[in-house]
Amino acid sequence: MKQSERLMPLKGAHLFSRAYRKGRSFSGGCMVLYVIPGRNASASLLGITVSRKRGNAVARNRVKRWIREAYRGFLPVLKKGKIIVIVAKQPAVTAGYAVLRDELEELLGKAALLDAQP
RNA sequence: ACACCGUUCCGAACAAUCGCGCUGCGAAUUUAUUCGUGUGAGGAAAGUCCGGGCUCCGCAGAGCAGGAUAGCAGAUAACGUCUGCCGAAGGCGACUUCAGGGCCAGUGCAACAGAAAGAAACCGCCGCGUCAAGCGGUAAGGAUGGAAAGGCGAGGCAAGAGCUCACCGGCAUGCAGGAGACUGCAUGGCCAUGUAAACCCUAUCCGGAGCAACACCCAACGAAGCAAUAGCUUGCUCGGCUGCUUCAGGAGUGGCAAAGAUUCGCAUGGCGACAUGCGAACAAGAUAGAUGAUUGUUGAUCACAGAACCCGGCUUACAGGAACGAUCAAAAA
RNA sequence: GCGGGCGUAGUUUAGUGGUAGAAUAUCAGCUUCCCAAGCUGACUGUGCGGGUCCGAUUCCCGUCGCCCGCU
Repeated sequence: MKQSERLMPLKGAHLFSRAYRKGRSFSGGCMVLYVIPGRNASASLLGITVSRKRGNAVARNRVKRWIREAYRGFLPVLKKGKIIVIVAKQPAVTAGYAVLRDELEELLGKAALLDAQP
């Protein structure tokens, strides 16, 4: 598998805070999307934030898995070289996978991160 | 049967496709990755309430202070845990619950009410006196209170009172039983309340910090302040140690993942917790943090909930289900 | 993950085991031509669940929530 098709996690608190400060944001009902240009042009990095106020450890992990799974589905058509941070909002805990996937598609479209189908 | 009590266990299952963490083995090559195979959260992983292992500071040596525990005996690495027994309370019962040592070592507190709260005369009763007042005796009765001078009955007395006696309760002494808590019996003077989850006393235990501990490697090898009248070592004192503190810089590896107070089975010892012996089994080890998506079938719309150095407990949360043992009542015998 | 601290009126806070107090806010009245200020009065309570005690904000235990520090 090529590097561009793997899910690259975002590391480092400074990158998160830069995304919050300088990134362009797109908000939906269940999540908020932040985007800034990244250093690595061959892949995009994904960071997911779920606050402790959203629920216990099990609920937070479930939301992160749903978002990661939905993001993985869009990897082949995603633009490279971006840093993307997704912050989950309270409705995401009870929304379910299908709702989150549809909303992620809408937000990625708004942010112009989707390439045309090859 | 229903119900109730105790102990133990499970806590959605299976298959297919795509995807994720780790790693033993095999293969491939671009020597770092890929492919195949294997494996991948809990009974509470939680709260962090106790106890240990482990690590460092140090040599914790002495005294004081402080903290914890509290029937007895045992189990254990240790414990505030567990087991058995004793006592008290609850239940028809199986059984359950209990911080369950000491206020005749001392000190304190007991608001309001009440005459009086650790020692007592307001009303009443009796005697003297008498127009009345007053003086003395008295805790049986009234009233207050959570608690009122051991309880209750009889004798006794001017009226009364453990003043005397029977029974019950409590205390002390003696004897007997028991490993002990304690139990039983006898005798004694009749015995001044409650509160130690108030201070305290008695007995036992406790050096401090915690894997963000700590070790190694790379980079840096700086700046400022204090400096024996200082700093560290536990709160203090003695004693001990020798630089100390702050700022800047701060990447990675180990610790840390398969093996130990482990789990299961059998045997022996013990009422039991548990111990000993033999045999077998055991790869979660992440580091922004791995278990998800889709489809099908079955019960059913699926509880509480996610490892972060590791164990033993406790406590709290929890849809529902299973096994074994025991109890009461009815019926039958 | 580890170590500490705190929960009292709507808000900010007092409170040796004995009726829980103050400021402010809110409401009503007085004052004023009206408003503000001032004066008077009312209203509102110990995070939750047990235990000890005659009696608990206080003492003890367990929970829930919030805050702080340590790479």
